[in-house]
Amino acid sequence: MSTPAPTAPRVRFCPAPSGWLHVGSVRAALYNWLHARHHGGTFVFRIEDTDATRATEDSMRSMIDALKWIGLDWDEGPQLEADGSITTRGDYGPYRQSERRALYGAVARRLEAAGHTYRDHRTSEELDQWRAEQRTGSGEGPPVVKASTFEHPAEEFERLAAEGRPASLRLRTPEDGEVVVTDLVRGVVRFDWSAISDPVIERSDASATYPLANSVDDLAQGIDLICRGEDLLSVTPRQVLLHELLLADGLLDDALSEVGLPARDPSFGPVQAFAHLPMVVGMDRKKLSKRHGSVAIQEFRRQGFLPETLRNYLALLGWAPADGRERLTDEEMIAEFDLRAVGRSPAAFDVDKLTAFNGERIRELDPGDLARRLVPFLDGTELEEHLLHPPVSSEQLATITGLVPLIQERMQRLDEVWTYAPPFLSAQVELDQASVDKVFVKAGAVEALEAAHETLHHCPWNVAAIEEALRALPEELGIGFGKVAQPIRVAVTGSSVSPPLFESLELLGRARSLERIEAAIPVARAARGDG
RNA sequence: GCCCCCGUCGUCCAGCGGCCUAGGAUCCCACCCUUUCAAGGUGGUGACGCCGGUUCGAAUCCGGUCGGGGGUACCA
Repeated sequence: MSTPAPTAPRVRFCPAPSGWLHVGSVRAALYNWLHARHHGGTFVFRIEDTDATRATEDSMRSMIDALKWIGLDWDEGPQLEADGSITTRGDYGPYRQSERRALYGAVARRLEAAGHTYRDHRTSEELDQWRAEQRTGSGEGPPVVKASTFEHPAEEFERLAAEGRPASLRLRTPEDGEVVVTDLVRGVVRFDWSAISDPVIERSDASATYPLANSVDDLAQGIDLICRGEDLLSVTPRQVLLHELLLADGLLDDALSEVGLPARDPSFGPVQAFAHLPMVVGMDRKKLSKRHGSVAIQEFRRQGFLPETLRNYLALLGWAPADGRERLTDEEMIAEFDLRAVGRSPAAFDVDKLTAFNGERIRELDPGDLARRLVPFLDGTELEEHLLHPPVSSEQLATITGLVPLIQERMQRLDEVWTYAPPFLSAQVELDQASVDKVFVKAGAVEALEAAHETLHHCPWNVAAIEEALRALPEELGIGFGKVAQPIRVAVTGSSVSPPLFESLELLGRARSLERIEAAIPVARAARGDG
């Protein structure tokens, strides 16, 4: 990566490490990446594992691996090395929130000392009950937490504290007035403070919550454009407030130096802009979830979708270049991407369209490249079921390479190699019963197999010669070519659906072809009923 | 309930007051090609949620209405 220009944007992608990278998150990551690359900026990858109990090392590794697979390279953040170890790149780390707890604490203490917060001794049960009352109407109004009504009176506070009851820390938000959020995709959005609750910024166990940790890190790491899903739009006002507080009087800078974390670069300013992306929804218009099928990027990988297809398709979920083209290379997307051109309405994830895109991209692949990409789907790397064992022999690779021209234009996903490859990679064919019942019972099937066995015995073994030999058969037998080709197809590939016949025979080799045709003759007789 | 967002073919996008009898992609259908399946080619079905207003003229601007979504956590 070249050195970023002074005005180059710093953007970030900061998922919670669940282990599964949701396609909606990937879309957000992609837009950040495109924006960074378009402007020659910096793309930061941060892991938001404030809830450290749920964030295992494995889930983190899985996230990093998935992001790497999808092809979005990041400039700062954790890196997964070839040997499996996790290292870090970037000057403003750590990039895992679990390693920045001291910072959040230092910030919280300063916020508290400055009077921007108050303690809440209520238990979650009490809060739930209060909210339920507010909602059902027996309370005073909507369930909005404000210091004016929520802060414990001095006496009560002392009593609860004396009881040793733990307390969370809430941020005071203005009682009224308006906050204006300027958003690159939504324009100006106005909120009334009176409808916004005072958020808990520190749990009663003193750990930081998302609003605090996220705001602190965005500023500490010089993020100047926050681009994320629309589900976080309503949470923006309190973040804007926190940003102001953090920057005022060098509060954040002091905290940073207190805990010995890297100081903010002099060029780091406030967050300049927000961009809230429309949701990615299912075909039923509901937030995309497991109910809709695959949602984890890792699953798409296993199904044989190409990372470049996903990048292209996901980019189109809410955005299109000025001329409306759909098939785009990374270079084209980077050159033309513009957050201001992002649409505002939710986009439904359409697997059919993704699949069509994927088929097209597979067809564009260099055959050798496709062969290499197919190997992990056959040797147990991507799929549990496998035909080959890890050190794939050069002979096996040659077969796969020979197979590619026969199957490339009929695949939409890499895992479909399973519908074509087995007959070519195994010694035996398994005859598909439905195909046998459909094809072998037809008049002339046995004769066609016998004649084919005879003629293929002598002809030179190349596509042209094989075709010439077999093309002579229909006239000889007095039937159509289809009646000749289908039985042979079933005999050698096991199925009535296969790659082109002559090419298949050539790839299979004379010995295996003759062997399979010969073995099929009795089966055909039996199917016909004169076994 | 309250707050916020959104509303063009089934789906993704184009459309920024006249070029729109609304265009492309995907899906679906038909035909062509064809040794199966594909691929490819050609053609077709299919949408401006609704009501008012502004205007000579509205998918495009405004208001309302209806519908959908998100949030309303000591999750992120």
